[in-house]
Amino acid sequence: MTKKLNVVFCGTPDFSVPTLEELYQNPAINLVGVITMPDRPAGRGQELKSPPVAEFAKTHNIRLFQIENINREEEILTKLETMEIDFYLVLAFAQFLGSRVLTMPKLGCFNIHTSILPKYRGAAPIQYALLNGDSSTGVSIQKMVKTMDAGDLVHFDEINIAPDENGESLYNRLKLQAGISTKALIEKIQNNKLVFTPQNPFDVSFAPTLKKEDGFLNFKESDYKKLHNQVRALDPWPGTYCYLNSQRLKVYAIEKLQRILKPGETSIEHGFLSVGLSDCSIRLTKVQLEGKKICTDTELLNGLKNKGGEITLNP
RNA sequence: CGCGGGAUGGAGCAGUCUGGUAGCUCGUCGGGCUCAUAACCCGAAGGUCAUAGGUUCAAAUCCUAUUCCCGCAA
Repeated sequence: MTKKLNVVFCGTPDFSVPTLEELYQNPAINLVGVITMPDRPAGRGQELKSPPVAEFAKTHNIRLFQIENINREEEILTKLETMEIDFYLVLAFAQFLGSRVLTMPKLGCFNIHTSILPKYRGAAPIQYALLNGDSSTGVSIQKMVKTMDAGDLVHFDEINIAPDENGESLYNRLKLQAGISTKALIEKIQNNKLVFTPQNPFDVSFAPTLKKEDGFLNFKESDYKKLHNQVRALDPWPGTYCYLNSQRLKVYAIEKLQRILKPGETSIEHGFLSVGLSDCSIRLTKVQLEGKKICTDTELLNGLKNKGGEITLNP
């Protein structure tokens, strides 16, 4: 039995939890600490909420540090430096690591990224893979350097994307895959089979953070393929929307129609809320008006009939 | 105490301001018309108006408290 590896985990949301769990129960790992963001007001009512990673650590009595900026915590850094850490594992942490942290562990800091690097460096690789209609993506593990997501690859696993898969599904599959890949990484380290492969600078592409406005559906200027990818990629976050008269209407599902509408033209015939795209027309099959529940377009129109008046999308 | 919307027959909504025993668009069931239909016509069933108090001759409607749902923002 070789010596256990001392590991520190950095992560924040639910996405990080399966990986943390793998570290926690892997017999080769001595999980010496978990670093995460402080509790934050969240949701309606702005109640203080702990990050899922913090919850896991508390439940399993793992040493937990909840800090705003790891690089400024002199006390904690000094403490960690005395702990003979083999490596840090970072997944969805929402903080940058400075050089003091990067050079602290023996093997360095590893980051799990949810695309096959060097493709889609940045915060939203899952959504970008779907937006671009890719047929596969994956999980990469890189040895972190100061430049974001630019370190040498030490491991990756590829997974296929179904043609109609949405963001939520892919997110959940990659969440589990991250844990599996972590296990593989640990085996490589134990067997001394770690290989560092530099990223090809010519293949680099970026997946910058998405904004709410990226979910706006511009019917007039989009073709079906683009709109379909947009709807599934941004489901459930940040979500796609358009305007019904002056109210925001979230769009959860669309369906291609045979009938012809001019680009941007709205139709409410047969209980279908439909609109023309640049190359065909679609029906908005699952929608949600602000403050209302999710419902079908037919249900929405049934209610709107009482109120009278014109119905126009993106007027 | 971050801002705001909502809870009314199976579904989506109107009615609440200006109290007076409930309505619209659908769905369901029965019947009719049609070669046929996402079409049309006739009829029927189905609601203690979120919950608990209060005001009143009378409350979906006014007052108080509670529960649940949702949009925005983070």
